[in-house]
Amino acid sequence: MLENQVPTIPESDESAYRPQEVEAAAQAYWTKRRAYEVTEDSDRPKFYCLSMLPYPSGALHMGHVRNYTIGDVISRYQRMNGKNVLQPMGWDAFGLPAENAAIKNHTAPAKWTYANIEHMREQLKSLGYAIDWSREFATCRPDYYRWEQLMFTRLLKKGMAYRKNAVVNWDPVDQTVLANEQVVDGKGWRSGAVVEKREIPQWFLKITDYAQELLDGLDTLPGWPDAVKIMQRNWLGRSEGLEICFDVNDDGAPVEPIRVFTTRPDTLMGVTFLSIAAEHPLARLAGQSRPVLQEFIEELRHGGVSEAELETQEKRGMDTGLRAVHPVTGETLPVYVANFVLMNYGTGAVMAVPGHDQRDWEFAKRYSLPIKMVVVDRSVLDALREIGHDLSRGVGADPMLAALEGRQTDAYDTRSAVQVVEDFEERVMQQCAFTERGILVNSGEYDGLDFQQALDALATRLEAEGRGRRRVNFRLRDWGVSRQRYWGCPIPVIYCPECGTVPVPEDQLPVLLPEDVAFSGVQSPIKADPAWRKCSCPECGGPAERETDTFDTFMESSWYYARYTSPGANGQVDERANYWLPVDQYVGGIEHAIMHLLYFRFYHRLLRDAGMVHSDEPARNLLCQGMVIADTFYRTDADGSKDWISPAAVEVQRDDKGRVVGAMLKADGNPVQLGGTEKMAKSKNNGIDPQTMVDKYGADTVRLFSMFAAPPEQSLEWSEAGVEGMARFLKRFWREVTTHAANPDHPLTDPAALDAGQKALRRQLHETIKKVGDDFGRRHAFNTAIAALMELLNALGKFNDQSEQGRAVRHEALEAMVLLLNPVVPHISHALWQVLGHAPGVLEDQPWPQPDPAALVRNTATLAVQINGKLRATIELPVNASKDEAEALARAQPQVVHFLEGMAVRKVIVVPGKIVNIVAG
RNA sequence: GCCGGUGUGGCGGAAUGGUAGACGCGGCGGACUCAAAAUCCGUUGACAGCGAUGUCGUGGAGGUUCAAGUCCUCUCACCGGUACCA
Repeated sequence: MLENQVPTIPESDESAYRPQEVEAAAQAYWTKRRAYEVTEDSDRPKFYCLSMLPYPSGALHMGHVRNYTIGDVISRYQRMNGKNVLQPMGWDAFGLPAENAAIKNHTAPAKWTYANIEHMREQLKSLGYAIDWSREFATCRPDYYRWEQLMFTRLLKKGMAYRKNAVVNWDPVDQTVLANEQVVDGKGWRSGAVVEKREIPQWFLKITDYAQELLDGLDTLPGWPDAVKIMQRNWLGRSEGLEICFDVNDDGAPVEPIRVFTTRPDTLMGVTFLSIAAEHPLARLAGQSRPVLQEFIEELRHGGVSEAELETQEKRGMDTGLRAVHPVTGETLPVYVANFVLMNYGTGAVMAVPGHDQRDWEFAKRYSLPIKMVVVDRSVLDALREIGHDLSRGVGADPMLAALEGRQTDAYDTRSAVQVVEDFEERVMQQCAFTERGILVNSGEYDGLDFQQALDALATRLEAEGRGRRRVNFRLRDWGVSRQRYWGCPIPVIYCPECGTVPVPEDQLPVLLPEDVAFSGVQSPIKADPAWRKCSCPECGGPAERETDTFDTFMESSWYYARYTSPGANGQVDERANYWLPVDQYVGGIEHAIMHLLYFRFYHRLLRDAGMVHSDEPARNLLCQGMVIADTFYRTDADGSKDWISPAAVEVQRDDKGRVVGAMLKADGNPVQLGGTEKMAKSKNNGIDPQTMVDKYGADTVRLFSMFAAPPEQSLEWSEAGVEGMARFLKRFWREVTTHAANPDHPLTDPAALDAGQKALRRQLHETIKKVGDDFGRRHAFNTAIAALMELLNALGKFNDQSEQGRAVRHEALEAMVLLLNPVVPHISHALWQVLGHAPGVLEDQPWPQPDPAALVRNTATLAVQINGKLRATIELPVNASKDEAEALARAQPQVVHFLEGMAVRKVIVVPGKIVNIVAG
């Protein structure tokens, strides 16, 4: 047997595309020239392009690559359009994962975090982003967080920060507070114990003071996606209605009244009971004397506090024994504890109108509580009028059917009107609540009123009696910023037995978080360390204790954008902030649509009201990119659990039509199961390491694929075959440019003298220039811009014209392509620009190509010819042809004549330059 | 549960009410090669037809329009968020 031949090394090709060399050279050049460091003193208009800062989780993932490539493309494009572009980078360095990693790896969270930052910075650099690294910071450093501590103490003095009790997840075994993420199916993720709700004192910022402004501000943001604005609007949840007071007695003895807020005061006469949260003070009071109720309330303490968990629970309740008095009728109403009433929303109590609220309806059915119909729709109202029912007379609290008695055997049409009323009442009593607005019935003096009239009448009455008032309510709650964790910014507050709560004086800031600690995970090292806690009161000098909670990490990510503008400032920001802000383009994941982006908008207003910035909104334009997903593969173990296999270790198998029919593990050649396409995650082992891809194909190829495979807002499916396609494109581009440059070029002297083929190519070039500019600058449709450039390269490949003019047109096209591709693949562009005979330079300082209007001129247009909306032919005619000419030519087409045989033409629609539609039958 | 989004060939996607499937991947055929890889050329929605061509086709059901992937109503599936993951 012959030995396998050693593959012959291909003769060294001087002109081959070697991404590693190209990229190293470009990056070295940029670093040496400090090409992307910027200052504010510039004549050019500024452009602040910001990508959401990464959490230093350990290694860059594809989501980062996608996010930062989008930001980089926009940054480079804007700079080529003459802007002074700032693109910064930093680290959102506090957070829960560091604590988890610390437990797992027996290291300190700080050490783990700093090591991750070092590694990830190198990875980011290998991707060649045009970042001003001189502004980099990590939020876990005292010279960053000291300023948010300062801001907090000032907010505390202004009354914008306050402390109150709030509910948390409590793990009774580990004796610790759990994040919602750490509660799985109502149980602690480590201990497995059923989680309990527990109230502890926590710090809050009064974001609700800004609720109206945050709502109104959305209308000033045309550059934000509608989906984000709608979600924020719904989250803020402004509603108008009445706050109503119900007197309450406990076995006849009066107790604290119950306040409820309702957006449907028109249904007040339909209230048949009240529901209160388990944490409501009256529920506790009632529980004290009623063991069964107390037990029920205890039971409701089981489980986590997340809204998703609470809202999907089975609706349960229990009579408290308390009795409320209806403020209008004086009727006695039972008061129930109900698990769907949230103490932290509104007043923790709701009036129940089962006839007109679906949740109340279901609750009433379950606990056999009365249902009262007090609002009817237009058809029922008409039916009532037909019967002769005089709404102004009122039907009082009597059931409506009783009021109709004796009329049911009347004439047929009256009978049917009665039927309408009966059917409606039957529906409300038996099927579901009627939740639309309508006209009041069974409401005594309010019968016949519509929603607004009823609201006005009841508001006037209740306000006069002191039992209610008109109110605007927001769903938004104040921002709880306390976390019972170690790896966060210490809350700068001291508790003194004599002076109470005292903010740490400004000259004693920052309150430092010790970094060199042993961390077991059971308790925060600063909570466990009495020495850290102990201090003297800044006011009386007596012994006092520090707050040991730390800030929510959203606190750091709410103002980092401002800090980038003012590196080294002796203050949270300085005057430079007003040069750069607001951010011109913000880029980040859609998962931040509500919380981060709302805190971000709120904090900007705090900075504004502290006089530090002069704008109202932090970012003009927002782009939310989709997730990065990949195929999953698995094998089922003997015990039935799934063993996830990395896509990199698998080869897919296809049938003869190219459909995927299976997959096998490369290592053993045996089949594996297809698990579908999912978000890249450790749990499914389907993450693709960007570094591996960069090492294998080069950063430009990875960047190009990230931008080509999907529009930025949609999810992007990683496909190594697709990546190879991008590598092929860059290789062809390289070859096209180097081959062309081997011959001396010729300037294009007279574009008008070109032949038809040359003109056609030049037109395509300038159409591409126009499209790419629009796609990059306005639409952010990077994928279609790249597709247009691929088409142009395909056309160049077929353009074999070696005449002087032909080479001149090709030269113009290749030069433009290098510049147009530069934002996406800056390294290869940097190299090819020199191949085309230019001195090395920062390509972003080259002007962005502009289309030549003369090259875009077309003489003829192709129109589609439709018959009844279906395409039957196409016609070619001069662009300035009249509608009549277009119609005549269309009707002369053989296909058209054939199809119209035996049909009468009813109408012809001509859209010049686009379509002729003949309507016939 | 509630709020928001998405759904188009074998796959990723294109089409800003006006010729559905650009571009890329995959497949098929060919060139080059002793051979393979790489590269290049051609072809590729389904069905019927030798073909010209025809019919069908954008998750499902209705509707508006001369014209609907695109607008409206309902519905299904999946994804994101749901206040302590970031």
